[in-house]
Amino acid sequence: MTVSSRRTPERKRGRPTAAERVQRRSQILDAALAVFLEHGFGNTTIEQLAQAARVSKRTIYSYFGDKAAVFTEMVQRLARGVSTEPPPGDTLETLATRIVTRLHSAELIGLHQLVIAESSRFPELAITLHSNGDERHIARLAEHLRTERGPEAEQLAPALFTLLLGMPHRMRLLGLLDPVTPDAAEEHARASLAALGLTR
Amino acid sequence: MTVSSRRTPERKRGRPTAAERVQRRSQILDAALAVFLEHGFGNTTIEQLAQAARVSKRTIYSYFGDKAAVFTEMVQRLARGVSTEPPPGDTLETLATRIVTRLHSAELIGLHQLVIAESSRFPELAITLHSNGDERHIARLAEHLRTERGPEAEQLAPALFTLLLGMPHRMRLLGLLDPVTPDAAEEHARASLAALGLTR
DNA sequence: TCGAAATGAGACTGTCCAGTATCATTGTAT
DNA sequence: ATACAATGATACTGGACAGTCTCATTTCGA
Repeated sequence: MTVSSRRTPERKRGRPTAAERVQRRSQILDAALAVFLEHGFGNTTIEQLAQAARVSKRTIYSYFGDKAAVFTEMVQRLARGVSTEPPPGDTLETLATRIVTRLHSAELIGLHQLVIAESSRFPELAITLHSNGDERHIARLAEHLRTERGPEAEQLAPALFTLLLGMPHRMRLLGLLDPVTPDAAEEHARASLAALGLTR
Repeated sequence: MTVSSRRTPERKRGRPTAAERVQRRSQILDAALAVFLEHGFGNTTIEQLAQAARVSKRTIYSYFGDKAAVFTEMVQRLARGVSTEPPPGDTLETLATRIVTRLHSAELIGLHQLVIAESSRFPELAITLHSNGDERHIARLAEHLRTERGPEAEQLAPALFTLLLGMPHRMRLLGLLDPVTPDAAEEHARASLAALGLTR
């Protein structure tokens, strides 16, 4: 009975290797994403972040300084990753469908909820999210519209983007809807294009 | 120097008249709206609510029980009031303009930010807001579309509503935009109708 | 007139938590 | 081999705040 009562599987102690250190920051941010999405910024404690990342409070403070810094870095990393996927060779229709799917994903909806909730405390995050997300999506739509539907169609890009969000997105922000299925996303994209008279 | 050092103008003490009691609940909710809009639910203290309503903590507890109850009552009262204004005799264009103006107002944007932020803790508020707000607006748009643009146009109501929100609404939720001017609202409404081919 | 209702003022309690400090421990880097 | 960097575990501190309680005050209502 000397060694029996181990509660939690203890975390590795001591100085980590250089490789481990590199990995660590991102490991903490990954965990932070999950926890913040579940509890929101205000209701998340550093201790929760530490446990989720299998790391001690101390390490989080030494890497990030405070809770706000973890949050901003987490959001900014995710926002940057929003549009890293270059379009392979897709048409306006498939691009539209991908945008619908992406923007209704649990991850992006949660991210928006977080940033909206904290927009007065962290205004720069809202800017980052908008520049790296919406604006790039609209720019891509504009390009496809121009090349596939003619130069006049380009100006419809913001309206098309808005329609791709649509009521489902609004309801998802309010927590009133589950993620859309791929089929529904494709159907919604088609209907949006049709509403603007953009069908071939 | 006996009576000199009054800090805050003291609130009236003692048992209130019947009339005062009636007025009191609504007075507290009015104050709560302002404070919650400014600080959010989590960062608002009961003491702040009390001071804003010129009432003591004790009174708030005796009227509402706890902070969450103040919040839910405040939101529900406001949501109910969202669509109390019956349309006088207006056209699709003026209805659309009014919707744009209303939905971009500081009050409704703030309310949405609050409800989105707290949607997991208070899911019923999201439902209330959606039913009393969006759904009624869409229903009215549908009616005008049917009578003014023909029966086929009715199905465009959700798309039209979405366009009336548009990017400006999204940006306002993120705190990236100031309220729209009346002129801009009218212009935006016109453009939305045009995009769907709904101009006469 | 007078008891009791309703309140203001504010002290008090218990809890939660951010952030810091301490000490032991592990392993890196040299 | 060994100094020390980085960490885990955990205790601690200070502040904030929800909710309760006490006591004095005012005024209602009978």
